[in-house]
Amino acid sequence: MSPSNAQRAIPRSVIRRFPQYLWRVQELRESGLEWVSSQSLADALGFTSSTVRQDLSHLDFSGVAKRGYQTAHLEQVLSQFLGAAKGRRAVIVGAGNLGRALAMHQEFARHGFQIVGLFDSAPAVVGTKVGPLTVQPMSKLPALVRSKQIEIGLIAVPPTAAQAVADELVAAGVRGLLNLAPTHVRTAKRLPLVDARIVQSMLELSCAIERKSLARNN
Amino acid sequence: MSPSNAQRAIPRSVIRRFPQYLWRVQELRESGLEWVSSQSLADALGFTSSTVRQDLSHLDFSGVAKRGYQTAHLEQVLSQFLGAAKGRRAVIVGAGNLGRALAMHQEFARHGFQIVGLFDSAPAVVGTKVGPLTVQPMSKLPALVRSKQIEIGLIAVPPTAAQAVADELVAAGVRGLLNLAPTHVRTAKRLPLVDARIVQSMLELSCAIERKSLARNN
DNA sequence: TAGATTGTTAATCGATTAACAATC
DNA sequence: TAGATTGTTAATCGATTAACAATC
Repeated sequence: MSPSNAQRAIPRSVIRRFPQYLWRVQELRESGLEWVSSQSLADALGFTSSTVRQDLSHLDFSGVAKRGYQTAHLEQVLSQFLGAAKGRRAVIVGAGNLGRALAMHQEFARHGFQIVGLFDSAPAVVGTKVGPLTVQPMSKLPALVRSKQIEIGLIAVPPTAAQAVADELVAAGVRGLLNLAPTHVRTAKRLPLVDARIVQSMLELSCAIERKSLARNN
Repeated sequence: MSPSNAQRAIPRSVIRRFPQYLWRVQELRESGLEWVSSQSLADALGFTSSTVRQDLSHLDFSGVAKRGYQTAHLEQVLSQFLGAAKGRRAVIVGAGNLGRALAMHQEFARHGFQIVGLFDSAPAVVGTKVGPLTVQPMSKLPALVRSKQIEIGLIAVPPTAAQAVADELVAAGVRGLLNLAPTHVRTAKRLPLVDARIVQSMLELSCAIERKSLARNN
């Protein structure tokens, strides 16, 4: 018995596009469209139709020749594959501007994530309210992760503290890390880690602008 | 006369690593190290030394055999190449949680970006204070972009509004866009656009966790 | 000098795109 | 049926890694 498609290794490049398919297909389904073609998805997202078909062929799911993909079905398959349908619980470490904003960020809840704790090591901010949450001291982290079965830790501290915070989160028992600090973080145990660095993106953009204006002046 | 290295097309994959080199080399220079090898940079950032040498060879800059790269010099070259040394000005559109947090985000100033305006279309938030800034109505956007020569527009609105905001920013005259909304945005004129999507990264992480636990149960 | 490390070429690896038979 | 669109194979393109001569 050969393994199903969904069990094979899927390139990371493909997985990174899945959220975009999911969002688009949600939009379409909500606006009443039942079917969508690879070409239409490609146009909306800036890919080629070939890429779309390749990507979706990794899922346990098939389109229909001449009609395309069923929006509701594709939405359900993608959502399940990404683990977005699960209501995953997360904590944020770092109650600075970014950490507090993420704690209130509507988009998380809308895509199946629940922020259930906000931690900081500075006594000055511990105890302050951020929306429905109260900032807790780091000493309370392990107990909360255990009792509420937290799966994800968000690192929203300054770069110098990021590695130590990552270690604490891993020790506490989270199963994956989202690093928002502009620094490289290592995890033992090959725990999944994804970097989401806003300032890095700003620099990439700055570079593109710079090079474009240099090119214009030549 | 052949064009200098810096004028050739540099792969985007390489450019995306430059900010990480910059940060690492800044750290090292600040802690007093004068030289760093490709191997040491690779270890710190999770690359191979081969990748590091390839990447840095795109810059107008050389290392020295047996010693490596001079931290202060590399920092200066990278910083200039990325346009980080310029104090670029940016505006944020969207004064929700994320927009307000970014307006106060220390890391921007630390890397050469200056947030000089915060805009929102909702009358209820216009006029409120966010740190040193006051939220302005969208009608004031074009004048500010022109008078202060704003180069970068940050899109921090809900996905449904993102394309319209992008169009307004482009019309106002910014030279690049950073999109934080979970949706695909198109720009006319091939204006540089970089996506920085936090929720997308969360889904990627969620997927990795999901697949790891599936693999464990097989 | 001997040994370490760069810069660069060539080889490998992976991702994207093109093409087209299968099919609804 | 004829035509549109999928799924998949093969070709292309690009990025990473390995290897090694040059060099300090």
